Amino acid sequence: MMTSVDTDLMRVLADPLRLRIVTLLARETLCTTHLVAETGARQTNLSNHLRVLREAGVVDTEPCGWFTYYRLRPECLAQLADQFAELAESARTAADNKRACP
Amino acid sequence: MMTSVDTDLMRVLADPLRLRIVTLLARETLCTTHLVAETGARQTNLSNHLRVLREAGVVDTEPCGWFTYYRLRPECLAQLADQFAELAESARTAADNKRACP
DNA sequence: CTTTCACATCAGTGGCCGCTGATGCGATTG
DNA sequence: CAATCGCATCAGCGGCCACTGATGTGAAAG
Repeated sequence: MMTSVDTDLMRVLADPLRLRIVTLLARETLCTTHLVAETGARQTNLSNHLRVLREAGVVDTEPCGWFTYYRLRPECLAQLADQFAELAESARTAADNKRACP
Repeated sequence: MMTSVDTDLMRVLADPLRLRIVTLLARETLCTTHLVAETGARQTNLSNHLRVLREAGVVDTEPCGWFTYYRLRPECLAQLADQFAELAESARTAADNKRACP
């Protein structure tokens, strides 16, 4: 079956800062303060990006006193990985499958 | 090892029309005329997107008389799939790995 | 209640990028 | 040669989006 890749999810992950956030969260669960320190970006900027990631289902939030922890959702990335793997596998057999010139 | 995902490649693939092209090329090798017919986009538009895909190493070109065939490069997508799979796997162990509140 | 903190939301702005029409280039045909 | 075809390139324009500062919200502490 050919489940094409989700464009919206790709657009979400195609941003440098968002991908940076995702990479950081892949190592450990962090709160915004940590991300500000790690990336050097402004708090407002990060908050906006985290909102995008949250709405796209890439991250989950967990309030903890004053802080809010952000946790990465592995299923989301795993699904994307599977779709690209499937696409790559399909491409291997498509190489010799030329459609005739019109 | 943690090889982070290539942002530039992501940006290239995050465009709806380009992803459409990639999906089509994953099934069979096509030339621009075919892609114009399949997508309904203008030739100029497609040519621009194909240029981006070519420069990003996503596709290869093969001249054939008047036509130019576009072939998908599986390694490119496979590498992306691996990186996301690695990220997802790392995220699974990172869920319980909270950094302390500052 | 007031203060202080982390974080979210909002409107404004600047820059990037996708789309377009016009045009150029190389290959093929007669 | 000239005509025709597929495709690439270019400048211009318009819309989207990332970033910002100001401000709002809710929780914890005194």
